[in-house]
Amino acid sequence: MFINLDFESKEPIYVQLIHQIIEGVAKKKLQPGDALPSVRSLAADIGINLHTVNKAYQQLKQDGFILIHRQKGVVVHPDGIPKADKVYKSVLKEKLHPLISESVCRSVTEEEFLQLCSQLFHEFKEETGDV
Amino acid sequence: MFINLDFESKEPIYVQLIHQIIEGVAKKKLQPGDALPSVRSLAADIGINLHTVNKAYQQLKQDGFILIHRQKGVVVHPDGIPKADKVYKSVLKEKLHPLISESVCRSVTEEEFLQLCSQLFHEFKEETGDV
Amino acid sequence: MFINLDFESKEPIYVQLIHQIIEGVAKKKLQPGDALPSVRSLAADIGINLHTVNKAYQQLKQDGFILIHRQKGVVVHPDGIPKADKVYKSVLKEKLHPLISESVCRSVTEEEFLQLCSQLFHEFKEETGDV
Amino acid sequence: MFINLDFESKEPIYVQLIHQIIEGVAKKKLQPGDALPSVRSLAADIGINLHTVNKAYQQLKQDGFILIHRQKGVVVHPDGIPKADKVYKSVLKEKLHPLISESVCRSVTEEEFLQLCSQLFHEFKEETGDV
DNA sequence: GTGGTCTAGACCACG
DNA sequence: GTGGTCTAGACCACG
Repeated sequence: MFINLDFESKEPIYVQLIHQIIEGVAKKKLQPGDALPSVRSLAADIGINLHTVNKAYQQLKQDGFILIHRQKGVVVHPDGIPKADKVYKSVLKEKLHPLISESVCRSVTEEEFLQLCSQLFHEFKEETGDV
Repeated sequence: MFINLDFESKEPIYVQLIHQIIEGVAKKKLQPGDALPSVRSLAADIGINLHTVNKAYQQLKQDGFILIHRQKGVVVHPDGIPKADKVYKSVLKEKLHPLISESVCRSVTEEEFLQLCSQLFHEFKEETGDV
Repeated sequence: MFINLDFESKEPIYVQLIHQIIEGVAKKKLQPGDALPSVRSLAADIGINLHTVNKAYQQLKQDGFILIHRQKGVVVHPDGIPKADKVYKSVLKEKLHPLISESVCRSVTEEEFLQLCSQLFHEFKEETGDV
Repeated sequence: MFINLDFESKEPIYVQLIHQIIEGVAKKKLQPGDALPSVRSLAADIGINLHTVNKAYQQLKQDGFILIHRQKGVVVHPDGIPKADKVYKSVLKEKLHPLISESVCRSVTEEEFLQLCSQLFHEFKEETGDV
């Protein structure tokens, strides 16, 4: 796997794991239906606790990113990731709010901010070949 | 004050406080040099512990938003908020990354995302009359 | 641990703790990567409140002396302590200034003063075997 | 007066005042027998509390820097400042200890440190013409 | 009155 | 078990 964790970060490990896997999906390293390692093997691989992997997987399942079959194991959701709904967009807005608030204080212009976002979007497109 | 906390939220109270004060600065409800309530009075006002307020104030001081002045008490930094530097922008990028990553997965287009950001920027401009 | 606090001193306990740990590093009793006791166990050991230990640890982390690691717990920074930069030297100068100022008033000669410093340096070298 | 205070500093104002006056003596801007402003006038001059000036003066008197006559007012001690005794030197050593300790950690060499001290000494000599 | 420091005690998220 | 957060309450130095 391509998982890269920072054990010194304030961000909990399970959250980092979730982010990394979502990033894998965004970059199409992980496609719908693709298998993910079992809780046990991923934990062993990265050298973290079973609970931690499990917590990340449960959250990803909850959010519609993965399916956990008793037997087939863990797979990226075969139907694709659920499209953004109103709830997602409102949560997204809530998360963006403090970032934009502080940026305004620090004299980051709207143009700069949008360009930064745009740049991040393009990084995904490049990796997926969707340019 | 205009502080509005959500005690049910997972976001720690001191973090919410920080966000609210930064928002106040962004919306120019708080201007450079303006006085902020003392640790004690704000704590009493909101009905939280003074240590919690103190933690928020210490962080804001660290980040250059406020000064804790021997005589004047706590004030919004009279020289204005430090402009975004490389460190800030790189942290900002790190925070935006997972948001954009998940948005890509959920088929939020770049245009939609930028528009959402733009809309948030305009909310600040409207409130400050900087339109 | 080798921590030795003076509860009668005007110096806050958390500051004393910081000094003691830095001294431990200077004397190489604590080496990069070495584990430090947890907040709780150190507090219990010394017989002080865990918040006091925590305050010291947070400061030491801030200053690059220690890492608070998700898995390993608290350790002396494995990459070694950050070398003195301009900021450190200017702060050091500010701290030395009043000491030298008063010494000048009290007719301590430059030679005496330097010798005193030199002696203190040698105490560290002796303990570390770096003579 | 040449007093220069930093109200944002963590250093209490009365301590800053003490340092400034001692510095004045070290630089011979203030000579034995010279008059100092009254508590009241100095406080008014700098714009600080009477108590604060008084506290600084009491400490300076205690340390042998000044005399406080009921009628003649405040003067730099006419007999000159008491020479450093064992107590002073031991306190000085205690204050230098953590500075050197941290410097050792941060790879400041003995030579660099001594040179910094030397430089500070020379700043006093230059100002007094004692070069 | 104000911030700084310290304590005792509690709950929770994380691993 | 560990650090993070929060509370209630207390004393002190400072101004």
